[in-house]
Amino acid sequence: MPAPVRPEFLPDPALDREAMAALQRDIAAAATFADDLSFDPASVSLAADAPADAPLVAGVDQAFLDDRAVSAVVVLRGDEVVERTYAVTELSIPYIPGLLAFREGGPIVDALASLDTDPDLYVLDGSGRIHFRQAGIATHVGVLFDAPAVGVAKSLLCGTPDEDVDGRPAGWRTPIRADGRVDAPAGTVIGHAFQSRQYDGSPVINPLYVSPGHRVSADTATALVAALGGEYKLPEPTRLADAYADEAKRAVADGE
DNA sequence: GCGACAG
DNA sequence: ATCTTGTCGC
Repeated sequence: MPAPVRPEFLPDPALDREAMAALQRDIAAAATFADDLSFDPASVSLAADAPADAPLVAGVDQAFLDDRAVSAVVVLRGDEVVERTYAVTELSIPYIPGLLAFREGGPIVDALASLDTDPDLYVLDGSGRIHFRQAGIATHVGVLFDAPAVGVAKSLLCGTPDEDVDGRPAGWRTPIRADGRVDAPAGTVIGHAFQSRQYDGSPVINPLYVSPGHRVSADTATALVAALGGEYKLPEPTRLADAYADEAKRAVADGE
């Protein structure tokens, strides 16, 4: 059901790197890194008693099989899985830091097109504004569909944390600011390092790197990820999509 | 030229 | 991302 609202921003893997970077600058210019939501972010939760009109949150993640991507989407309303789908798509370009959306964007568009529902919020595995040109995959997808989107990455692509991020307690967060590698005034807050989980002693858990994709501020993006956190490091939408992508990948694999 | 680099 | 056994601990 969701279809691109700005087809000119479809991630064409055939573009050369300069054209890809240029498109990303246009996407960043079209992105809104402030709250512009049709719902109250405080109404987003994993509550078991979510009202029937609570926001639909979609988690998106990919698994890989040879040169194909298995892109999975899990849609939640409160703690209920309303729908989940996946698409298998041929990959045409390798992973290149900064150009991830041109490798995985097509597969994601395919998977979203197969949904019956129309999510109010997208949570993507990867960065949003924490990107050299402020146009990571969460921003790319958010602007393409003109929908609220948040990026959740497990490692930092660029930018500088205000404080040392090691060994922090659950709930801790610190701003990530633009540095020389980011196309934004130095010091601009482009996201947060957010410690979603932490156990006592070892395995020391690293923080998540949360950033606005589109139509959300850095503060709201992190608040949403905190509200969508369950018993694990990753927020539920993304964790479930990750598991579903693996499941679908297995099904596809031992079906040929 | 050197370094840094989501998934 | 992916290739992979056992192992430590709640």
